[in-house]
Amino acid sequence: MKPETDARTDTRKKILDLAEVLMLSRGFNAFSYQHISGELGVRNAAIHYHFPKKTDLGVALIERYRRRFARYVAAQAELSPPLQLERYFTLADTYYDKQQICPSGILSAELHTLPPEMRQCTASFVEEMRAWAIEIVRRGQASGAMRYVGTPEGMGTIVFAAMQGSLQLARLDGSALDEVKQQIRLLLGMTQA
Amino acid sequence: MKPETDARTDTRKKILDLAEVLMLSRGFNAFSYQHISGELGVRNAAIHYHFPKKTDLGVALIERYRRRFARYVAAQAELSPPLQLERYFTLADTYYDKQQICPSGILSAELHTLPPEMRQCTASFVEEMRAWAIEIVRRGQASGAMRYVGTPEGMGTIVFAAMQGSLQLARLDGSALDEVKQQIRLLLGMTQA
DNA sequence: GACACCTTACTGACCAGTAAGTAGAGTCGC
DNA sequence: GCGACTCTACTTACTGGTCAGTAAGGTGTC
Repeated sequence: MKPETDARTDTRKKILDLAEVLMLSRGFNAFSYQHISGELGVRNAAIHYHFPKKTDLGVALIERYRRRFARYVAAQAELSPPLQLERYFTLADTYYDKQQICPSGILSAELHTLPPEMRQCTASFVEEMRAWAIEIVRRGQASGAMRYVGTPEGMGTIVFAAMQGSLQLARLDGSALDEVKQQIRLLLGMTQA
Repeated sequence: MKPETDARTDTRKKILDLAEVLMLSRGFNAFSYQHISGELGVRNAAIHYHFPKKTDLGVALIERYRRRFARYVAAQAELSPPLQLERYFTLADTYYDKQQICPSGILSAELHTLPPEMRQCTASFVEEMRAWAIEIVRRGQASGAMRYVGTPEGMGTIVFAAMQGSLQLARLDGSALDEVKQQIRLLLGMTQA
């Protein structure tokens, strides 16, 4: 065992986990180090030890998201495009159940108030997610499992944008998310309407 | 002339106008009375005179939006559905040019940090916008100018969600908005692809 | 004794909100 | 046609709370 490494990793990870929940439900600007330290049973300065500036915490949060997302994409690379899309839908349901929105949604909404370092990696993160959505519908079209008008770029982008938007709308009207998911299936020719 | 009424209306309106710009670019939580009073050349307490609590300002902002939206809808009720949709696209372009996002986007993203009174009228506002999007595609389908799979509810909701999402994404990648607009036209059968 | 991982104790900035006072313009009695 | 009153639309001056961030010290482990 490596207790000191474990302790470091442990507290650091707990901070990130709590910050993530807070960011996805309240936004980056609307949570403070107090929210985290209070929940964690440590002092405010303990958070500053691991993440000197709040910007550092924000960047770490996004970078962790990017790594997680890359693993997520790689892990189900061999799945069929329609199945990948359904997994994406399930992920959105998970956010909805926790009354959260997706990271790209909150980050792009708050963009103008974020420190430059965070804007930078947000841009990379969002670009990766959009590229992934495009790739799904491109492969879906190539395999014949999906049929739609327009380009994979157009269709992938609208799927991504609609999912981000509907997750936000679902906070006000729970039916929005299901409605959009079903409509996407129809637009991709994945069901017999 | 009624000078006293003019003065009242004038400052009050200027406050609302500035608050609107600030909310659509930074979010409701990320602007302060200082931002407004500084720009306006008055003291902080002057804003509090017109809007005692920030919540009052927020509610007034949303209610004004609802009235404006109702007029907007009424004013172009006789236009053809495809033309109404194009007007909607133009409106989105206006937001994009100003580096803003749509009110429903910022309000639903920040929802959990908003005072209850604001959540209430946000819900009404978003419901009205969504209903309007549904109505456009419903009438478009009925007139034969739009053809699509699924229900008007599904299609209207996805159009609304996708526009909201793409306006946010467009802050990071300017092509997202145009891509989504074009894809919506295709999905509604409004162009010959 | 060096280092990781905290603590206590603090600073200065900003925030919404309030209380009390004031300038000016309109109104009314006379 | 002039003083007294009133109301609107502010001002100055302040409070208490929250915020990110820092400095210096302590404690346990290798």
